[in-house]
Amino acid sequence: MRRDIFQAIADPTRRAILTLIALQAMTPNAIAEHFDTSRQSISKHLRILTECELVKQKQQGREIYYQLEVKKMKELDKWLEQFRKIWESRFNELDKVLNKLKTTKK
Amino acid sequence: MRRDIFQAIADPTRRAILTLIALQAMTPNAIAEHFDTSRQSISKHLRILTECELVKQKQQGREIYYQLEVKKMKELDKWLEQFRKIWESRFNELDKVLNKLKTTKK
DNA sequence: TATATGTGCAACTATTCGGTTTCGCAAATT
DNA sequence: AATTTGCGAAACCGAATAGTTGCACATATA
Repeated sequence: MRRDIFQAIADPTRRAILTLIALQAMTPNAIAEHFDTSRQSISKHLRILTECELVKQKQQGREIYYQLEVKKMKELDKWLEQFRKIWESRFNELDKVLNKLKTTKK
Repeated sequence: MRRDIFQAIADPTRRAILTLIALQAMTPNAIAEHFDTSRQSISKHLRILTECELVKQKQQGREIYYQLEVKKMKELDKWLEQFRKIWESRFNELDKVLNKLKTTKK
């Protein structure tokens, strides 16, 4: 059972859950109300998100609040960094071209 | 057949391919040499990456060079932005606490 | 204590996914 | 012209995935 953030965010429902609870923690039932699927399937998604630590639980009586774990999101950001370097350098290339055009105009 | 960047980068082999060709375009055969799998399976991965435009082809005789399409990577960055806002604001919260501690010390 | 509520878990199913094998085709090489 | 090389596409297979249904269990509420 592969369980990493990349596989976790591959599912559109899970991405929507993450967005939903980003600003405030919510219970499974409350989350399920926002979707056209059963509470159990949401529960399954939450388990997957919990397993890869994108989300953490906070028990409160018999209710369980799920909240975003931003820390793990940073891993995704970290992976993106290698490509960000590239698109930034390509932007610089464009910058050079523009500068060249400017100086040629003079 | 769902085919978006999130599903595309969910597979570790595809992520490795992206990293591999990030700096220079490569042919399927050259790419396959870096992996413990058949050329055909790499070809399949490349098709998926091409379909969601994370990669583009450049025919050169009978060889096809695959190169990274940075533009699509930015979509991922864009999706991350909503969470980046959160972790930046939480960092600021921590900042406030640290400042408070500092002033209390005095 | 009996019932309702909030939740997770296991079993089952249809679908998707990643890999292999086989094939076809066009461009290079002999 | 015959062969080799580089490649994609289709058929097939086992494993994984997302969903449903049914159940168990603990915490609230009557």
